[in-house]
Amino acid sequence: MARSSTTSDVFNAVAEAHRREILDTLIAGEKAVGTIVGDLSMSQPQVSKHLRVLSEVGLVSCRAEGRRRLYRLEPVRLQPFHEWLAKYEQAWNERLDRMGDYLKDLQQEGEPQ
Amino acid sequence: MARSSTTSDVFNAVAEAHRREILDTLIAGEKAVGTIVGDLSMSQPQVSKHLRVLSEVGLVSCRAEGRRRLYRLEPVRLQPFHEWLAKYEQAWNERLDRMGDYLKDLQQEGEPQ
DNA sequence: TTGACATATACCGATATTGGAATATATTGA
DNA sequence: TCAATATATTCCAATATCGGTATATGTCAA
Repeated sequence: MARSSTTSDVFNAVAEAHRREILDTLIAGEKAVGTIVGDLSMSQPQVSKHLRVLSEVGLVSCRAEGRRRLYRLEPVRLQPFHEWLAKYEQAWNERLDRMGDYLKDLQQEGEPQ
Repeated sequence: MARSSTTSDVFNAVAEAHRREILDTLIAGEKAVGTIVGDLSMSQPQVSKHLRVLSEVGLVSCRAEGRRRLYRLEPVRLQPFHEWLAKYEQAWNERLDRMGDYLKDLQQEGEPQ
């Protein structure tokens, strides 16, 4: 059989470097598609397609203004990442503690000299 | 032409749900491949292949013990995520502030009544 | 209504990725 | 040395994904 993953979750949406660039440029604030196309160097369809993916997972929202579409970051949707990372904080800290102990040991081995 | 992204960065490595499961199960501590295969329900080659990807981006490290390979989480390698998320913290907080102001406004509109 | 502008969509070819099955490569113990 | 165990690797088919080109859709202005 074949693959299982889809673009339809936040982790996949963010896995694409170009999509991360788009998110990055939106930190500055709401932008029209054309502005994004200008800021990054990507083709218009390319940007539109990536925006669609980002939009589907809720990472950006869209508002029409005349014939332009203004896209905006929805940082709240980054919560899954925060939650996911939080699970690893503990493991992380434990490793750092062990590292600290190790360094301390090294130091103590050196001192008696 | 074609695609540009590869599995060779942390974001892509983590984009796969199965790989996240593997990472999750390693929070408990070092585990042999067979143990992982047993804990999650994945085939042995499947696990080995995912471990390879995770290993290539440094999210796990490996240690041989007899004929078994013990894999261990390397939470330090999640730093790129932390850094990436940090950039959005500000936007996040601003949104929350605006939300707060909005709620305050709503409240004030109600009060005079 | 027509034409220009802004964006979205459809279609396509190239390529990446996944999982399965089979097999290769250790390593241990008899 | 040989069989058993543990893991990695190879080969394969199915399919997802990306970017490009062309085109559709929608909106404004004259």
